[in-house]
Amino acid sequence: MLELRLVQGSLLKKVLEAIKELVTDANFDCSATGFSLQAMDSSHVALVALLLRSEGFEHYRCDRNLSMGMNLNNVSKMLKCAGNDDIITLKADDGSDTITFMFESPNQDKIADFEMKLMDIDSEHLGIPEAEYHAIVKMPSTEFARICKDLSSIGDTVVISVTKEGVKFSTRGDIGTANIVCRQNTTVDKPEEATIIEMQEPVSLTFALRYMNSFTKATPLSSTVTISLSSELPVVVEYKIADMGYIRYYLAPKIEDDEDMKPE
Amino acid sequence: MLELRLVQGSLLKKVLEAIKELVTDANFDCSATGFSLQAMDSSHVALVALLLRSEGFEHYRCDRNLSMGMNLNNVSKMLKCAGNDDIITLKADDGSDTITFMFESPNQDKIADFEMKLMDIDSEHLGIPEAEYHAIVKMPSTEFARICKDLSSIGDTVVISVTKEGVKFSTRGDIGTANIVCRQNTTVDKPEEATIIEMQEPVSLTFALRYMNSFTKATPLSSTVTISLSSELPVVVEYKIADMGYIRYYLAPKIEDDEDMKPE
DNA sequence: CCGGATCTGA
DNA sequence: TCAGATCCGG
Repeated sequence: MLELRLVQGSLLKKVLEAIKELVTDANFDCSATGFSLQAMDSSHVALVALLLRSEGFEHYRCDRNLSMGMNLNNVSKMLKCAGNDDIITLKADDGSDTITFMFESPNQDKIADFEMKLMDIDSEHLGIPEAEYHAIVKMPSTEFARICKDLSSIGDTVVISVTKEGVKFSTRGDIGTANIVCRQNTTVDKPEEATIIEMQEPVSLTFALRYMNSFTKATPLSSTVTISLSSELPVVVEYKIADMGYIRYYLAPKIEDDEDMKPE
Repeated sequence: MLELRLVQGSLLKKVLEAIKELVTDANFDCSATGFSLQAMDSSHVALVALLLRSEGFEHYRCDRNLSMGMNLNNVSKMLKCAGNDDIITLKADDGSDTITFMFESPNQDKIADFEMKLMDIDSEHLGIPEAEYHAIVKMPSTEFARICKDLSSIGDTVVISVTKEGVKFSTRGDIGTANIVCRQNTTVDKPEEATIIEMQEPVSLTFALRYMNSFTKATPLSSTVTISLSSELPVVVEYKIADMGYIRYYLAPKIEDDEDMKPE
């Protein structure tokens, strides 16, 4: 028996918007710890990891570990039927091959339940080792999204270079080149507007902007984003989900770090 | 060495939106006087002339005259990467075949530079003679834009007729005819809402609405537009750019002035 | 001036 | 059906 009640239902709606562009089918894993997902994108290049801790739910009951395969587009369709301030409850009976989404309007006038068939999905749950990162950049999530969007109108890849002074996003394309430098800045009105750089050593890595732009679909979940970089390691782009957990995206750097090595 | 600093960067963004639909490639000319452009549209029917006087820039340095050929779509792409309240600086070294756009966010936290290759463009710089016009109509730019848009859903050409009483915009198409008369009106709350007609003699000329609608892309640059008409002369549609200059569009009238002579 | 929502074109 | 542009509200 599974029963998860989430008062802030809009959060689950945003989570699905943040994942579904990247992943079509995935297993949601439910345990006493929380509600989580780990999946590769359809081209097996990027990885997304979601955690919603049990403490973040108003009510959390999970009698035994469950792995529930779902088509994320279908989940998203169901969740679009929930109002932004609806309370969402997920229910599944043990051994059932369906999951039920229940939506309660704030004034309890409307109660909807949507039942969806589960599917069998080969899960390839990778252990993600905790790593030490050469540089960790924390910045406003909207600013990061804007930069990725802007750069993708010039080129296909972004070089992210971190020094003590700031973080530089660069690209190069047919029509020219672009460099955007964000300086470390902690003297802001609100903490979520700060750009903070924790750096052990300088790092410069290249990534496909296409994936970065998919990651920024999580922007509505958090006002800040954390980008963790190490040579030879996948970058981690993390959006914290208040009081509940996080959504993390992993993407391996392109080998051809050197701009001059670009073909064409 | 060229270095132009424009605090109100959004102005340059608007200028490009106002030109790029009409002109794909053009030379920007830079001299001590200012930053200017003159180009025919791609079908060589309309002419657009831009002037941004040097005094309008916060910093203006132009050591020697430069003519810089650019693809306006690419320029527009770059400028879209600037925030609306960014400070924009254009830089070019003498003899360089590139131009650099620099964008500074208001708080200086984000500094971006975009480098673009220049191109060689045959410039056909026409001297535009100052002319006396039979009629000059000044009206709110939004109203003119609305009229052109509305009429183009009925017909392909507009007849602009000016008398002392007002200006009439007429069209005719398969589904019917339309006439919009704007009366001279100076008794308004704000001067930019006035419709003012200076007329030496009545005039009635026909123009292709397709071009008129392109001209109205400059509407965000000015709250008023000035339309100068003379028989046998191209109309001038001018949008003043506050403190800096103007953007002017020239379009020859259609010969078949007479509505009844329309073919089809 | 920015963010959200809506509407429309591809 | 999705992404872009525009309009409106904070």
